[in-house]
Amino acid sequence: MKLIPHEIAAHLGDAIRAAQAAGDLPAFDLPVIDIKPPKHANQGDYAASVALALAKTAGLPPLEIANRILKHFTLPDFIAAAEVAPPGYINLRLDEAWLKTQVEAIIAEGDALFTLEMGKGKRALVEYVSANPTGPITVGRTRGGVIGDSTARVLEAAGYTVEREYYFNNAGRQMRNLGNSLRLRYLQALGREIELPTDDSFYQGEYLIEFAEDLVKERGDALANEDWQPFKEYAEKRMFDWIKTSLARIQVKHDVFFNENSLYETGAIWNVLEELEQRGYVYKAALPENADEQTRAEVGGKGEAVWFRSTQFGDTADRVLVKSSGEPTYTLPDIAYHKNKLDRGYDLCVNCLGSDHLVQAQVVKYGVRALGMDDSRLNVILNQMVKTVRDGKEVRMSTRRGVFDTLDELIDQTSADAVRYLIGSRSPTNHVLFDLDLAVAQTNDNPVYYIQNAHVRCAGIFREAAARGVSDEGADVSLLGADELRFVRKALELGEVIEAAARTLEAHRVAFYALELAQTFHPIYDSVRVLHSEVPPPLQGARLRFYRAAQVVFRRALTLMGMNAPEYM
RNA sequence: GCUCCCAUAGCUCAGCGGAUAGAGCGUCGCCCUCCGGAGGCGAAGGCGCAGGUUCGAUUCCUGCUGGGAGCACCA
Repeated sequence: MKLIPHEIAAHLGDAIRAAQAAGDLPAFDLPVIDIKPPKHANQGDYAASVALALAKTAGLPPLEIANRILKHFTLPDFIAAAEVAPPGYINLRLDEAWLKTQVEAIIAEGDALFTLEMGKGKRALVEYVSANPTGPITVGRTRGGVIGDSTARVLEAAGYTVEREYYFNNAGRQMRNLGNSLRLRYLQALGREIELPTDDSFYQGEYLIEFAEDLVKERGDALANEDWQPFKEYAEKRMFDWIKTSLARIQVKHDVFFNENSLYETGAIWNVLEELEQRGYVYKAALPENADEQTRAEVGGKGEAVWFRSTQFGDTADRVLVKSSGEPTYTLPDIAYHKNKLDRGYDLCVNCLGSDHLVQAQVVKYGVRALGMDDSRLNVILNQMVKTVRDGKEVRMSTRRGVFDTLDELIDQTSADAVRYLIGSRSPTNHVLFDLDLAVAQTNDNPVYYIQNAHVRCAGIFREAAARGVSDEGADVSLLGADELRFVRKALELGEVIEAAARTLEAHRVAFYALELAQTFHPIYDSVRVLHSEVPPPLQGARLRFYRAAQVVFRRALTLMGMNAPEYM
């Protein structure tokens, strides 16, 4: 289906060139012509402010420019009228006969409605969640998952071939601590008196008690004399199963689980280090070479480390790549990982991170640039924190201390769809205040019901129509009225929303569109009856056809948000 | 102290340099009860402050105020 604003912009561009050729407008380069729905319905369906923008370059009043453009504007078949409005807008009205044909077009596209050309033949990689398997998915992590998955869905709709990736680290101290913690719980489960550490090295989460009991059931006391390693392996497996299961509940999935360790095994990190060294971005020293006295004092002397000269790219400080112990920091494999991503040839890479990873994300970009690669293909969506509030008070989250709000808990108290919508409809740059009390209360504070109910209402009509033997087969959509067309106009905006969401990587736009679509729908549902006794059969068929199209649009919008399109509620 | 994010209606939030700044909830009033009332219609109510750029600023820039996050040889 066509993206109406693009089509209009092309036609207006032609008109401007024609006006220039005829001498009605002076010569100038064609500007970007922005077409958007006006704020008020009586101003038409789409509006162009191009004449206002051209006033200076053309040296004419905007109103005059608009008139001269329209003089050379031939109406395409889908436009019924174009008129000039002060102070210089060009307002366009869609053709009603054409709009009616779009009902059939929408039904024909079905679940692929508004799959765009913009990403055709392009590959995108979206990375999200990427939590190490040390604990269940928290509400905070959920946000990146929702943003990442929604972004992936939007990019798919925009025509991209999308891969979803999860980057994880199953080595390192935290995993060893996890293994040790499980080992202690295991010994407890065997009935031994165990003194539990009180410091951060011990994971207090109750799930480890459960894991330990299961382990006793499976293996008895066979592991009683083992060190942390088998426990770490067991905990990791259980944790990943749990994480995947939790995410699957809100329809968040991954295609690839990328193990950081593979970058060590293939030697990729050392190749990167060597490359950086050859390019002169690396030095060995006890202290960063270009830091002020205060920083140098803070860093202290722990022996010779390998530094990345990231200040050359505008960083506030150079970063350690290899510790004085000879062990790489997280930064080195992270740079290697993103080099790996770019080497895989994606046209677009998107990384969804919490805002606490801002500095790290920047350093990675500097690293990629230092390798001589184009970092513009790396896009980072930083999301602000989710603050969970209960009883009007903030609930603190800390995986290691065992105090946390898990995604599971949140879903159990609300619903998967509510979690998807409430988190997915927020702009990532804003904090989310997730009120657990409000989410528990199933009132219509929650727009998810309002949107899904539109789909349910459509489904309800078809159930009733089937029972009464009414069909939309061979319906004459030309019988549809102004109310129905108001909805069709709104439905056709979906393509523009997908385009904008994909271009700006702002998937939450879909959520607001879906709400607007529902707001357009419900009043129409109220007045446009199908099976009412006073509705003549031909009109019944046409209206039924209309609701079939409406259902397609709602299902498409809901699916784009990773939500269910229920038949009943 | 430095870096980044945010500030829009009583509350939670949209708003891609353009016309009269939107929605949900809450409040107040009204309607509908033969396809599911988690419904429909209407009202009151707002761009933190001060400059600047622009024909035009909620949007871009600077400063201020007030929130939040990050500033490891952790990951």
